[in-house]
Amino acid sequence: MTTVLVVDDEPQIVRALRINLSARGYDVLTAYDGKTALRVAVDEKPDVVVLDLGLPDIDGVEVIAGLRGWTSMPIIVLSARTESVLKVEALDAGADDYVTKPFGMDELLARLRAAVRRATTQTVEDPIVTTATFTVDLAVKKVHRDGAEVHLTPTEWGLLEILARNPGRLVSQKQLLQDVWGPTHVGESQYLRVYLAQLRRKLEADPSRPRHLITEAGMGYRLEL
Amino acid sequence: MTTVLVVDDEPQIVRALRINLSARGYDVLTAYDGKTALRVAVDEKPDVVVLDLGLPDIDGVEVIAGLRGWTSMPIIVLSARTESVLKVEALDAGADDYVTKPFGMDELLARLRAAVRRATTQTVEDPIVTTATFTVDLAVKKVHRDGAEVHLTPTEWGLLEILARNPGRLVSQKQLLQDVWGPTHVGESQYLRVYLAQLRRKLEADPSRPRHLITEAGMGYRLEL
DNA sequence: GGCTTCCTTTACGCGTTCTTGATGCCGTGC
DNA sequence: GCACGGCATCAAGAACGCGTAAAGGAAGCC
Repeated sequence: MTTVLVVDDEPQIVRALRINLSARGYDVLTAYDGKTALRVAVDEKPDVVVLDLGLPDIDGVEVIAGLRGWTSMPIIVLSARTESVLKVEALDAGADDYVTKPFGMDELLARLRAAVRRATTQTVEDPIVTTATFTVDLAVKKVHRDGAEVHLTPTEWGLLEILARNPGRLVSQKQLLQDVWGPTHVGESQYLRVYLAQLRRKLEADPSRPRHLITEAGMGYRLEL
Repeated sequence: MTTVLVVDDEPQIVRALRINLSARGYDVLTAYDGKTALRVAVDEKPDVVVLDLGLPDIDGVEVIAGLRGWTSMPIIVLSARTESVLKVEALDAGADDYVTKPFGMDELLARLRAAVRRATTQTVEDPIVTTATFTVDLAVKKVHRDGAEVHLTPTEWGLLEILARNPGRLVSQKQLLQDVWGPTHVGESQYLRVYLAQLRRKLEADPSRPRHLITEAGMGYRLEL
């Protein structure tokens, strides 16, 4: 059975979700603030979290960070229409999907099913990402170029791993900084420039004209295959 | 069968809509004031609401707020030409579209169909939005036109993303400004003109006669598919 | 202790992007 | 017909973000 943790401070929303989810065979846990949510998540290990961003005690984004510190369980964010900046932050922080309040129950259920499906099938994924110039083996944490292994420092690997786990996708500076250097270093985009330059020097055929480690000015970076 | 709730205090308009909608196979509910409308909406859960802004008892915008508190059903606003401030407020409050009185029945029916279609297909959530001229991939943050990738600046992408996440739907200037430039820049509609012009130059076949990035004077913008 | 490796930090040049003001157009209302 | 508000377009300076190099410093290893 699938267990869902619902985190929201509005009782009527929690009630509505509990009724609908129970009726569809989910186990439902609830929490009305961030601290409780984090504790329940640790104790009960739900399969998926539905999280309202506007909590009374902790910022919703921090709750996501707190969860992402030890788990990759899917997180679906609920947010009001006007908080779109927050939504971006939430996704950067590691949320899987978001639903704008007010939401249709059908939509939420569909996204819930999709999130659970993704989480359960993800393990099968191919752990080797290949480009025309180099290959990244995510399972063994090794990079090869022209048959030879390329030595990367821990930080270099951390960056490349995130990009390789999102092949073709634009990854925001914030997410990269947060995942590699931690939440306190968000804003130090200079780090990214230095390390991307190093990665290019090691991996690109022509580092000054990168074909795979692409910069999207003002937004982030992308691993183009 | 699709159920439509018609809210208007002018009997002849209600009658005309009832006849036309019934003839096309819709179930029609009616209300002549805001309180009744809210009660009927709760009891009958229509699939879409057609709402006149000038009601005898409650302000139309408050009716929208009352609905949006618990449902995301589409709301199409009817309003007289002179109430343009109200119309913008209505969109910001969560209306999906508007039709100016006096209106053609064909136009209303078309918008009704579009609203219902959006509401029912929304759950599938295709991350790629396609028009006749270009495609927007929301997952990887890329735009293609005639097979080639089009480079967008962060601000251009921010605008296009919001429009693409509300395909076919009118997005108010206020919402665009708030989401892209932040709450302090609401009112700087000049930014919108400059950047919409840039987007059109990059994406429209004939930028001076846009087919997809549509201006709704005084209201906002719409991405027409 | 001395060495290497890696991380952090500063500085600078350069291209891109944003902002801002000016101008002309079009539709609406008077 | 005219004034007005909202819109489209253009242009130019300012501000910003990026890449690169290089030096100082911390941590680990022999």
